[in-house]
Amino acid sequence: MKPKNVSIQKISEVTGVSVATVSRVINNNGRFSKETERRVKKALEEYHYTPNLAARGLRTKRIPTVGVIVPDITNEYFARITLSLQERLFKANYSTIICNTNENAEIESRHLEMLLSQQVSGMIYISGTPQDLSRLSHLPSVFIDREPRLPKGEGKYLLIESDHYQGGFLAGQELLNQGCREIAMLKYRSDISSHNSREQGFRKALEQAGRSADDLTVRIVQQVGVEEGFRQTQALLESVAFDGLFCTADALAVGAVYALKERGLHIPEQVKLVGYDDISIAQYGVVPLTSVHQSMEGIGQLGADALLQIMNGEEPKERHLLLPVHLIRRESSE
Amino acid sequence: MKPKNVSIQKISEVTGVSVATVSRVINNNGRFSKETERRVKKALEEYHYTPNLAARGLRTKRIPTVGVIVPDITNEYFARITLSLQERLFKANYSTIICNTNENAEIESRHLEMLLSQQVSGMIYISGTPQDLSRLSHLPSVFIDREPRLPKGEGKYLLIESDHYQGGFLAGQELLNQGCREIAMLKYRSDISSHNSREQGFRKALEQAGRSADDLTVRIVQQVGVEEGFRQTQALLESVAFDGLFCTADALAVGAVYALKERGLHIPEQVKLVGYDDISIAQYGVVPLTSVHQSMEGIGQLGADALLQIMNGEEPKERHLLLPVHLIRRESSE
DNA sequence: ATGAAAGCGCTAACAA
DNA sequence: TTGTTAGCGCTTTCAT
Repeated sequence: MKPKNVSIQKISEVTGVSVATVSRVINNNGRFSKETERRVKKALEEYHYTPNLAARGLRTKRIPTVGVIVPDITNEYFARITLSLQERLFKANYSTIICNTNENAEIESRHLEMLLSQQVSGMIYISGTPQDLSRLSHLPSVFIDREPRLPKGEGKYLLIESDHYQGGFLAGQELLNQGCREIAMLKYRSDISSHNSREQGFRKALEQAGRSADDLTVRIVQQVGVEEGFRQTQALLESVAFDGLFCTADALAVGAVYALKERGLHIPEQVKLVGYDDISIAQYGVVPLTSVHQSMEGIGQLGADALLQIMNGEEPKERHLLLPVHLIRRESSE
Repeated sequence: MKPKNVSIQKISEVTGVSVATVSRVINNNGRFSKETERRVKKALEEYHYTPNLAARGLRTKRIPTVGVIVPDITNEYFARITLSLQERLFKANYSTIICNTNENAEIESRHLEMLLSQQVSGMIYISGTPQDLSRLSHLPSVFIDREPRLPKGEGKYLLIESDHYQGGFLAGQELLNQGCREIAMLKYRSDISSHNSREQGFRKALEQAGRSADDLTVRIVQQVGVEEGFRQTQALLESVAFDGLFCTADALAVGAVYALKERGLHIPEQVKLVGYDDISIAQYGVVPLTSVHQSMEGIGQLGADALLQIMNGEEPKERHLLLPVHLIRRESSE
């Protein structure tokens, strides 16, 4: 039933040349006559030859596949980075195995195991769960958003992230410029460097404006999602009054909008709101959201390029890339 | 530098048993003494043995990997189906190679080539570009949303889709029930069965209500996106007047909202709007959208289960699954 | 219960 | 320019 795949062997038979020569033609290395080349190529075509990457990989210890670990492909931010990565890598003839961890360390670990078993030749970690990654210390790796825990100095890896500190700073400035007095913040988890930096930058802005650090109420949330943003903003409203709110992710800000509305608070008249990421919901949501824009495509491209570079054995110029961000001002803050 | 992966060979050496036995222990087949088992397992652990799937696959002609072809992972509808698929398959110990085609037949073709080279043991096509797929006629495959073009009767494949006809019908009923007189429609491409069925169902509803089929203005759009929906609705407004609009995708409907607003038309008082898919933008957008809800998780799970079944050589009970849909009524139509 | 050995499809010496 | 051959890591007869 299943017409077994034609192998190099078969091609060798029908053309009368050795498998080695066939291989040479396929890989276009070594030398061979125009005539053989023609014959072999014709047979390749005719018999629908498809190289067996497993076999090739076994031999060369290199398969043109990279693994991508991502917490939530359903989140537009990650989806767009991932897409951009995959497009770039595909152009360089690499396949991409995308693994969704749902922020779960055990799942992540199993995914990693699998990728290692597949002998992938590189890895991209998009904001992976902080954990010991020594297992991949010898694999070309690119980390996005979060610093890995790797044995010092070991491994060829690289960190790419937006300038979250600056992003937080811009968000802070905006709320202050718009005249907010009492400021609160919804922040995703406390163990994630990107969100921490946003907080730091935000605080810096307050500080520069002469506000005391104690004045800022920060509420930590454990999930990024509209529902969560809604609930946590409700909780925030119970405990403090504020006229400015910074959410470290847009989805949270959207939830906040509903909580504020429910409370009868007008945006931006009574409360001004700034989100982060500038995904489409920020633009098209109930209240157009002021947000810190990150270039997801930029991150993806840089990430892919960097990985290709280290997989090629080149030394990357920079071990740590920081991409600029900017604030998009919309209705929610002005 | 790169600590070469320990192989079964290495384990054989350090334990003093043959590679065959090590293999047996790993795969827990054949017989071996408790004692050897213990020794081998200990060594496996100690040396961080990671099986080489390429080698195994070469031998067994089966690798635990499936390919997924998807047009746009950035679209929440596809992202959620894909995620659900990947979770289910992962539980069954399969990895997933996700390939984004951007609705481009050539890219799709290259992806397919790659997946075939990788010797994947199954394929999932989410709404792939209509094209000749005979190359994978012998590979266990599941198609979602669109009927493949395969040589008749050949291949073990299966089609899973929502009941788009019914969805279109519900949308039509809703607009009629809400009293719309002049109805228009924005439809994604004319060569895609799922969107065609939506139109058919929609027309059926109009017909049942005694409307003439000629009364419906349908505008075809070539892309799903807010921008596109905006532009095409503008164009629609130029040519006809309507008080009811059905968009075959939510993103288009969101665009429509802006075009209508710009024109000074109120939703739902002057124009009622129904979208399709019920993705989160429908819920959280400027105007909460009435939309036809599809169970993306359901599709994903059924798809994964079906594929696992055929990969196991079982005959699926049904070759064509039709999932129920329902209408979620929100502000845009009432 | 265990070992020896063949072979999956391919590439890379090494020969010719 | 081309062929022969070893071997990548693994599973699977076939012996023992």
